[in-house]
Amino acid sequence: MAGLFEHNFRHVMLERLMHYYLYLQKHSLSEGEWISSSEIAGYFQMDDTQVRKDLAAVGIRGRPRLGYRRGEVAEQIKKWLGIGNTYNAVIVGAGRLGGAIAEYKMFQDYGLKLKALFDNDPLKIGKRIGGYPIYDVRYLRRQVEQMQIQLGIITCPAEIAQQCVDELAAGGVRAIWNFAPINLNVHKNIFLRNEHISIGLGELAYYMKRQK
Amino acid sequence: MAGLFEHNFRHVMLERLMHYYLYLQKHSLSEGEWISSSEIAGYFQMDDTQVRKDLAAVGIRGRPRLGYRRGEVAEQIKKWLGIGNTYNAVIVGAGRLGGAIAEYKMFQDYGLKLKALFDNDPLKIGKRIGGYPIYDVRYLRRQVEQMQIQLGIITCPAEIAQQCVDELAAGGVRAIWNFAPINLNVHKNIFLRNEHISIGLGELAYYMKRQK
DNA sequence: TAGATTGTTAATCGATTAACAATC
DNA sequence: TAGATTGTTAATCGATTAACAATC
Repeated sequence: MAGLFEHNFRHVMLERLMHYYLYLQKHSLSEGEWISSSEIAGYFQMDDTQVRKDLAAVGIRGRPRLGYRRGEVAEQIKKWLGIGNTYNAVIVGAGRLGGAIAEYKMFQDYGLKLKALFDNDPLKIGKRIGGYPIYDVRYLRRQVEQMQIQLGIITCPAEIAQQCVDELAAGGVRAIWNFAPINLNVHKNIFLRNEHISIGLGELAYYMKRQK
Repeated sequence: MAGLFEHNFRHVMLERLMHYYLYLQKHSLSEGEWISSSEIAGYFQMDDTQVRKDLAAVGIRGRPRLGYRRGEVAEQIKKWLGIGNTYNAVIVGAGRLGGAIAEYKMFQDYGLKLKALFDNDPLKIGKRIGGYPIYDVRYLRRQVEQMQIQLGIITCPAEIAQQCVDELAAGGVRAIWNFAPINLNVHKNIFLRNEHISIGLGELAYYMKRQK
């Protein structure tokens, strides 16, 4: 199995590592220097062997009797995930969703440097959201090339999403982060991550039905 | 393993079923009456046995030589997921993200009936977004009770998310759909679905680093 | 009929968990 | 030292895939 349903080892492990990282960020300074695998596992209601395996995979060594150094764990995960590295991004679609994403403060922490938004609405073009300029989507490809954009974030209507993605790809992006409710086709050397809200709706419908 | 990392059978299967459903919705009328498991599998680059198992689990029977009836597959998945059923929802946080969600047209199709948004900003309270009223978050619990809300959608800042969730729970919601970047605690008979954007950021960072 | 596709059992594969020696 | 926790191997579990008889 491949393609859309990548619940593979790598994907799931990255997710776990991110959660450990966020956990340590939040509960780091107040507590002591050491943290055990069972403490992390307890927080997430998971098996402690799993935590040790994940940490070992990232190259973190613990000490029997004590556990792992909090700072080292956070630092090493950060390094391994590449969270320190920066890359340029643009948002295609300056609607509410695009604006919401543009305002996310977390981006800087994860190396994402937003450069601009794009839209086809003359009323929006030339204005700013969260300090970032809104450009005409007609010049998307050229601007992507010039600004050396590596990531394109899709928040435009589904109907025009594919053609925007094609422009982004032609402009040289290496990854697409898709928030439009549509399956996009990209060349296989471009990384595509979908945030399909309708999948969430399906799951919610299912649980709503079950709950008495 | 439980809790946050539910990549269990049910969860993954629901996701697959939703994708089949969306696929059929989109490619249904133009094509013929019958569709084979290998056709669906081909589209998603997955194994055809998997498709047959999923459809069998939902109670759909195919016919050798022909395949499955398109309409029957869509109808049965819809029924099994409970997509026809309606339930009431509110959005807590009338910012850009809350507004973006309020404007999603798809909601009606999935039975989600949005009743209102809530905020603590006096400038927003009393106004409307996408036709839905914005109420004072101070009356969240009471309104949730009165309007018989079953789902609370969290789009407020992470700092106040937990207390909003507690109010929603006290008001009687049965599920929380969380878009705030924080781990929420809910009683275990309330269904919680997270859309953690920071997990996506971590994965993007990882792939950005790897790609040459 | 011949052939294509389902439905289902069996085999494989890989992830999760258990067990336990090593170690500080 | 005694005891707690890591690191790792082995066992289990379950999901995915292969095989193939049933069937229209």
